Amino acid sequence: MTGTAPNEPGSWRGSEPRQPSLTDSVLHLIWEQRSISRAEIARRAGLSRSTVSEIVTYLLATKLVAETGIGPSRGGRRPIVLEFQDDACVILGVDMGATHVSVVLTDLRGKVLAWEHRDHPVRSDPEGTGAIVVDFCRACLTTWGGKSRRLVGIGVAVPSPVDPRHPDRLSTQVLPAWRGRSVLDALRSEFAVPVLVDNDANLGALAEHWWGAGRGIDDFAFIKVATGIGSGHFTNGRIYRGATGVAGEIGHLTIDARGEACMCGNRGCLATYVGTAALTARARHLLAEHPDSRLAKAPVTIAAIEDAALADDPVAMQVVREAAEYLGIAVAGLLNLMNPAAVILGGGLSRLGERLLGPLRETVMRRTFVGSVAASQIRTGELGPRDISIGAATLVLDAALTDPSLFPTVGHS
Amino acid sequence: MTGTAPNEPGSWRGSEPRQPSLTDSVLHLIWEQRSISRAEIARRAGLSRSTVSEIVTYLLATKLVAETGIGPSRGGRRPIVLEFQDDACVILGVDMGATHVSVVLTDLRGKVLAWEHRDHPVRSDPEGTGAIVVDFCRACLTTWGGKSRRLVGIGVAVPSPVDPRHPDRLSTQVLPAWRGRSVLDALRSEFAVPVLVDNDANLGALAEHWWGAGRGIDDFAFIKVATGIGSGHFTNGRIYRGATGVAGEIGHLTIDARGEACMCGNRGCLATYVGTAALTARARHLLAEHPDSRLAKAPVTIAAIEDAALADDPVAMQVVREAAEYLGIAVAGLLNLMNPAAVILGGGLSRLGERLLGPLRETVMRRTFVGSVAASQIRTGELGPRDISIGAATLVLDAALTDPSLFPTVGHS
DNA sequence: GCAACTTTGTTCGGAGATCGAACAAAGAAC
DNA sequence: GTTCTTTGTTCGATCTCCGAACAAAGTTGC
Repeated sequence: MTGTAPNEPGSWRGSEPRQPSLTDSVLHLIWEQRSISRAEIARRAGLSRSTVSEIVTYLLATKLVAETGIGPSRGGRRPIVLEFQDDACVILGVDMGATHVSVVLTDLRGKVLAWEHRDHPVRSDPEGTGAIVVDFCRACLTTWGGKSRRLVGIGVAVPSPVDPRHPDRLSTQVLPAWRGRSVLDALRSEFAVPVLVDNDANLGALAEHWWGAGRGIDDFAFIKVATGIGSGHFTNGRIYRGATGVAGEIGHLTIDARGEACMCGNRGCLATYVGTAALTARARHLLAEHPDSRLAKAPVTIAAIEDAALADDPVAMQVVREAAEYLGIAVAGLLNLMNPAAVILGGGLSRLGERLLGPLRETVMRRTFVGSVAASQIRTGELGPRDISIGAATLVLDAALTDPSLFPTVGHS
Repeated sequence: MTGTAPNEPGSWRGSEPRQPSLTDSVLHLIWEQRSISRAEIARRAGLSRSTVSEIVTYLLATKLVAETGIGPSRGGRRPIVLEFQDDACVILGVDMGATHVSVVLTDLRGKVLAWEHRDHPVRSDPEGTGAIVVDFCRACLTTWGGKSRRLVGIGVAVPSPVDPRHPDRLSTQVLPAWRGRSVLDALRSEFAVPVLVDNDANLGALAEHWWGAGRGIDDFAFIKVATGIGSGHFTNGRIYRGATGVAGEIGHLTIDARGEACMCGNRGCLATYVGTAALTARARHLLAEHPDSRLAKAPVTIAAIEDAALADDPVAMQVVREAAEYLGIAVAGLLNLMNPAAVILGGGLSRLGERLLGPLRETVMRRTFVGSVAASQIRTGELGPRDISIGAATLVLDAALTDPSLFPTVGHS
């Protein structure tokens, strides 16, 4: 979003004491390698040792990088080891789901330092949600105990499309009660740091790309199966938002043109088969014929279905298999259309692991053009229920590593 | 593909007498504006007049740009008008369709200077196809009559996915007879110029982006409805190829999970409803009940159906309406998933214009999440049957404007 | 018609970024 | 130990691009 334009050296001069163009790539490299010498940076970045030396001198002053020792010799003088200081700063990540709020505080390596979570009717209560979010942010900072000076920024995940051109304006189609309200401004004025927003599925994809199952993969999709179904897409190593930020509505892909009507206006959408409502309804229907199932012993919630499936309950497993079949049809369409290198599943249902992936892969393999190749790359996410909030924090980290002037340590002693 | 890496000045030194980084952006600007003064370039590109002056001096030497007169005053000295020389060089564009070969010769503005076309069983006859392609290329150059020294390169469109990492290796899944054979090498050795390849639908999208209905639109899809159905996608102003170059198989998007089996292994693919074979079969079926239709008077080909529909024949129009309905389901899925700003239709069926677009828009509107907004942006292409071959030539133009050293005039007198 | 201001395009010196060569420090290899 | 490597720094040299100054050519107002 911010990104330094290549032909605008003026935007740096004055605000930054050192090199514009290469500082960020060197910082990125140190971050990636965790521990690396100047000479090694020169080799990897294709720079001269003299240039690297100059840039590193600057980075040491920002405290984001430190000399931490002497490395092994490669046949000559032993190198000074530089290490990225993961704990130099912290970032807040806010996940406003449809029915919950979570906030994490992470370091610069995505490590969770504090976590707050509560179920809350976010959709219908903007006021209350705003208060909870600010509270949780304060609570996380308190738990951590460090100086809030070292907060880089706040990332916010919202369960609605976000138009890149007006990131503060939430979709009134998905969240009518939120019209005109902004949690973002409250956060900005309370903490006086940059606040960045994006769609929750996009941020799930971002989190998996940086820390999870999407590492090193530049083109992949993240599908979040929860209350609804949404997807976030990485193309060319970056979040793909589409023309108006509403890319990724995989939940409304047609599965059966003559299927049931969906709230979106279409018929036979994936969401009508695999959403929480559809799965619980299907389970109840099946229970009529199988009253002996362990599922019958308690209210049929989506969590209960997941738990029962993990215990290999036949009814729950049938629900899951059917869901995987429908999901597979949509994933097959996704593969044919966008050709991602991987599809990563998140959301509650991904807890089921191979119980879900097995039948899913089978369906996809049967239904894709170049089936076998692509099907091996369907996996679950690795970050669990905090994936979205971690992704929100990562949004800020990404921006700051690209434009180091965002780090609060830069320019302060 | 080639693209000059920003931090590699060494790659230019020696080969090029002038500025690396900015030369191409200035050349691009002059190309876009057609006619522009040095001072105006400085303003638009955010450069100083001195820098622009230096770069223009170099560009004048390449003969790609010329001073063509004096422009109107803006309150001071009148500017010298610079114009891009569209006819400085030529480019060959080859379209190898499933059942035809066409070759165009264009200038640097996409103007067609010569055209050759013949139906041919490309899939099954690589040898013959190769000979025809080389023949057509020679014929186009002869018709044009200029010096072949001024040929920049040859773009080739193939009816199969192209892996960006191995562009010369055609998919053996789609074109088994082509295993190991390469028209590309023949072209390279015959004409001694760069030969670039891409998928036909991608190049249709490229052509529409540069010259047609996709001008100024950075995120859109081009759908080619011909023997089969394929799509090419622009994201962030560039062709999107996916992880392995097979993005855009919209023809195998599921329309009905319980539909007929398709050759790809899936059931109820769009291709089973809207391909040439499906449409002619459907027309024949309807003719049994309407023997009086004008369609019954000749063999039922796809061209005959199109012609009849253009004459408002009821049977043909019913076939078209049904096709639009199916196509609409797939397009709705495409919109939900990728959120393009426009969908552009190419291929034979696009001849029908509003007869196809009307029912298509209606279906899409009914079946999308953010329907009304997106639906207005469904149009037909503007380039007609030569779109793909023009796109192939444009692939070379694009590369050369990005890296001007590809122009043969650069470095020659 | 003329003075004052504008715009264009060129020239030239300078600032900044980056490199290469040279060097000292520190270690490896024989 | 002597010789060869590698590391990190310093110091000019080079390249790119900008800004200031200037001449040429116009416009505007009186």
